[in-house]
Amino acid sequence: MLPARETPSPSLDAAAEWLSAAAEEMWLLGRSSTAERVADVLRRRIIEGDLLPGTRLSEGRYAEVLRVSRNTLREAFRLLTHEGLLVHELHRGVFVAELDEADLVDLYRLRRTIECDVVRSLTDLDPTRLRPLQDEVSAGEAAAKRGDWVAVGTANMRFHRHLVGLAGSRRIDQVTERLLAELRLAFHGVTSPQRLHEPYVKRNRALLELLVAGETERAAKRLEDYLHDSQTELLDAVRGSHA
Amino acid sequence: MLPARETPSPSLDAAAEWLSAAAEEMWLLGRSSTAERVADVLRRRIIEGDLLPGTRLSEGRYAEVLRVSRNTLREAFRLLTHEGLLVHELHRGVFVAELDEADLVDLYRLRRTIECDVVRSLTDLDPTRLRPLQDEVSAGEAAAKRGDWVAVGTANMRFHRHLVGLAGSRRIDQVTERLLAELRLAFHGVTSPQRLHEPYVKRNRALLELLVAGETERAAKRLEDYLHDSQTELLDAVRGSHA
DNA sequence: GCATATTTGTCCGTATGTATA
DNA sequence: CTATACATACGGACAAATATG
Repeated sequence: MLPARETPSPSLDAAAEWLSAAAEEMWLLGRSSTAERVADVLRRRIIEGDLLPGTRLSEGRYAEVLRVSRNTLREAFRLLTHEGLLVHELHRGVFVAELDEADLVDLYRLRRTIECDVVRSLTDLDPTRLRPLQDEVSAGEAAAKRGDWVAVGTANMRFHRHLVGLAGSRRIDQVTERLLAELRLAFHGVTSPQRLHEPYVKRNRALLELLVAGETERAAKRLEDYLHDSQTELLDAVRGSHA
Repeated sequence: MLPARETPSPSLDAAAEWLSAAAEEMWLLGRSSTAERVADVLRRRIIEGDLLPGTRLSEGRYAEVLRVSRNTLREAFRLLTHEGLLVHELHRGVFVAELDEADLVDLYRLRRTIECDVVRSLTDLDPTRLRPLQDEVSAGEAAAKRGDWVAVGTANMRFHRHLVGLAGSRRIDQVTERLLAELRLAFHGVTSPQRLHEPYVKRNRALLELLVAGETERAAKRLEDYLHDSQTELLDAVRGSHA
């Protein structure tokens, strides 16, 4: 994990806009604790790229804009830190996490392990349960047709989330959720989302057809290659955007 | 996850003893934040069985005994809740987690996925790196010889931790750490730790020898059976202790 | 290298809402 | 149903560490 040295933060002022909106949204929704709701708001904004990696989140300012006490905000920070979306540096504050190449390799390593194993376990699967996957593949194809590559990326994410969901394991879902959230961190700042996401519209469709046919072993092998390719292309993309 | 209805808590008063000891230990050690240190102390005590599943942890009392503010304690609670060792019920407080049978099945599912995949990946392994595994196997054998079954269980845990550590993946280590901590929760209250742990002294040795011989595929298969057996025996054990 | 301003880390007191005897 | 206990959340305070000039 990179140390997050400086604060780019042109976004801090820009952030104030959606934050005040989010602050109201927060109070309307939700029956959970305030800290959880604050964490939800921040998580979404980080995932959607409103808060870029490396940005520092000042306790004072954010407590003020979100209209919660610093203590409550700190609890939310802890949650997100534990999820890997924020990094906490003692006496310096919290920053949106920046993933280096080693992180990406590590992340894909665990992702391959889990996703491929889930696919291999899908023998005797009720085809009805593939419905959500069908929908996401279609959504991805539609988004690609209109050139909305961010939407393609989102559909792709959701495809994989539903895929591992077929295992019916709470802990696997949780770990995957975290991995995908971290992954989105790496997507922001990539110059060409098209190059990154477009190839996988077709590959998701192919994977899905293997699952429909019940060819779990071939699907698993295919998925392994898929994820290897995805990793190398993402590494290329982030290398490109740094240069 | 079971809802943790009542508070057995004969341990709350008994807890006060080691807690005050832990409070001092806490201030001596550590350069991290207070919340982290509090979490460390509580985590260890939960894992070592001083705080049994279902026990309620009162904010007021624990803040007093550990001599930290309730805010700091709450931050520690959030961390442990996120790790699955505590469960948080809104407006009721936090309790040491109780795992039901579905949790154990779920837990072993992910555990098999990760450990077997790590073993399969250990081709071209420098045999030197198996040294820590050797040590834990020996420690387990020694503990078995003197009938210390808790120590056998501990050595067993450490064996598996070192095993997945060979993958060199931070995220895999983290997930495994969490899984093993949750697993220990289930061990407490089992009537016969011997029946639970003894069989795996030999099986760890056998597994290790396959790894030394570089037979990763056979080792992975063997480990899969191993973990299946471990799961069923643990389920039997907890069923036995509930009846 | 030093002095100052800012921010984090931690604690306390308190008010409100929720659950339980 | 009332009363009590407790969790939740807030705001203010101060020390300690860090960043800034």
